[in-house]
Amino acid sequence: MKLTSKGRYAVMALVDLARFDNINPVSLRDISLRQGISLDYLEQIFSKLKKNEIVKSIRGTQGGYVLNKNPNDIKLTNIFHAVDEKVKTVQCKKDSKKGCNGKATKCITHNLWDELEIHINTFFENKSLKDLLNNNKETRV
Amino acid sequence: MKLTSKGRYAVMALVDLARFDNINPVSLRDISLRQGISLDYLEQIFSKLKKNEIVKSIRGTQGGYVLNKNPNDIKLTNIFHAVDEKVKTVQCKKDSKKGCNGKATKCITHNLWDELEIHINTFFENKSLKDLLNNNKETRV
DNA sequence: ACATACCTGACTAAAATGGTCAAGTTTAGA
DNA sequence: TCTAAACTTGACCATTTTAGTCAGGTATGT
Repeated sequence: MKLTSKGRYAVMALVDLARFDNINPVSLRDISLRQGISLDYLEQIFSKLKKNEIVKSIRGTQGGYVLNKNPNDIKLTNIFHAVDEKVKTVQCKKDSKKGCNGKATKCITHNLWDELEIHINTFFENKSLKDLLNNNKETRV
Repeated sequence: MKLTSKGRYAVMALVDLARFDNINPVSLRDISLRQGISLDYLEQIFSKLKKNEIVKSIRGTQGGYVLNKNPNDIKLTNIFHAVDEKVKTVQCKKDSKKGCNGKATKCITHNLWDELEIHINTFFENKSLKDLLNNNKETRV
């Protein structure tokens, strides 16, 4: 399973973006400064977010990024998927060749990991950007 | 977050062990062959499982490992903890110095990761070796 | 005594992580 | 029209983690 800085940064940046994009697009430079994330790294992340139509970009001076959807419609699962942050617990499925340690049958813990995957994904699917925004009203920076 | 082969192997090996240790201790060699896990790697893993009193070892010929507890009392959370498979989603807490990207305040997604951690750990705490054994009766290898 | 099996620690190739660097292209505004 | 701000793309890289291997032990049932 992977769940690393990239995923965290993506969520942090999007929360930041959701807060400030009311009128103007938000530049990565601003997000970088506010959230303490490397600008170059943010660019990589936003490139993926754009490909997955989570944000839109506006080029040129005064340009920046804008959310492409309602914060309520951006689920965490979408974000993680966009930045390749996979909640994968088993490799068994992908290539049938060496599936489950090369055995023909499912490995004995196969069902477990499937269950876990569902458990975690459920959490992500029920959590939207909107939820995070509300969650932070009281502890506003 | 980390959840890698080491954790998977540990669970697989323990399920295997739980199945076969009715009379005699089970050698790592047997587990290695049945589960397709490197013997040397298994030894590293079992060293940790032993330190955490999840298994007992019997040396010498016909030796091997035996569960140290009832399968019902061995929760997944114990296993993962034993092999250092931490479900950590934030580094913010540990060192107060560079907590949450060096800011004094909690990062805006802090609560989220806390929630997620609890969500996953709950899953692991409610799952025992016994559950996995039952789960596999029908699809016995 | 000797084969089996546990025990320990050092070592390592390959992959992932968390970036940096360089060289663009686009466009608003002076 | 010039220019600076901002997006865009792709190559590159140091460090850490992963998933082991290897080499030597030590203990013990037969």
